[in-house]
Amino acid sequence: MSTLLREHGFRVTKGKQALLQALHAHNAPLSVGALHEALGKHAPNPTTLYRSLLDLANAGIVRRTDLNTGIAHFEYTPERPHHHHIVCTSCNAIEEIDLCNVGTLEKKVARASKQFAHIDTHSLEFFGHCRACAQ
Amino acid sequence: MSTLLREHGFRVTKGKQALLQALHAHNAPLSVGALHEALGKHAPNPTTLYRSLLDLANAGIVRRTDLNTGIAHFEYTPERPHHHHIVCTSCNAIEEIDLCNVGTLEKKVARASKQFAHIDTHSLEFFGHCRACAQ
DNA sequence: ATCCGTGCAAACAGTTTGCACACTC
DNA sequence: GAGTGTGCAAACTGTTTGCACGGAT
Repeated sequence: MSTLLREHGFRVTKGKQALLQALHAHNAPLSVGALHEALGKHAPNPTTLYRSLLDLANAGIVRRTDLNTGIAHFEYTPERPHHHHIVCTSCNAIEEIDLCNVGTLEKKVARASKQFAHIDTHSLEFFGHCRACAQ
Repeated sequence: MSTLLREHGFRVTKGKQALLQALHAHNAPLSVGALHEALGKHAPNPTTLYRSLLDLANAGIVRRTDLNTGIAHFEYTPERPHHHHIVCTSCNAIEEIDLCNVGTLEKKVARASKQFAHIDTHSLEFFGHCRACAQ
């Protein structure tokens, strides 16, 4: 974790280490609030969280997704293959999906587009109800 | 437009009519701010816009998408086949994509999921750079 | 010793809520 | 006339910015 930070030119601080550790452990998009809570006693100031997450996102170490909730979620990306999520529209539970065949569609779309020079990435989320909320 | 409102139990007011008209005309996800601006002189109070859009979204007449920007966007859905968008990560330009073969993937995902009872919908957005911003 | 990272306070933007009035039915 | 829709003001939440201090290199 520390080498990862160094490789990207970040200083190795307790805050960023703990933050990455927590994101890595949770293994799903986490809102800033939830992340702050998860860090508990050693949590950095929310301000610092936002700043760190922004930097880490620019470095490509974490990925931002809003999941159509209006609030930012972040997930740890290294060692993780490209994947997507199902979100429960009642309780906001999130499950990971390890399959993605959008790659070919992405190429097709890039070719069909008139206004766009190239496509860098995509986000695909499914929305439904988890078993607990389904009844 | 007025019959559409009536069908869903809404009263036919100038505000909602203008709002739907504008969304229909623009034909792409519009932020509340942009929508308010587009309505110009006759724009309802922003508060009313939020309330109306929420109601219309619950009725299925408009659809909310955040496009990972952190702010709510809405688009007019009747008469429009299911579709997706490409967003320019520099200037936020939006282009529509009329092809979507995610349906089969959605079924596959629903079957593979352990925690989820059913999937209602999905959102798929591509991110890249438009020709203007590419250089 | 240098300079990035952090904390605190305050500002900000988007969104929501309460209440009184206006307009649709 | 009854009751939903709207405007205005104020509250709220998530997020950003400024500045001074502390810690990593």
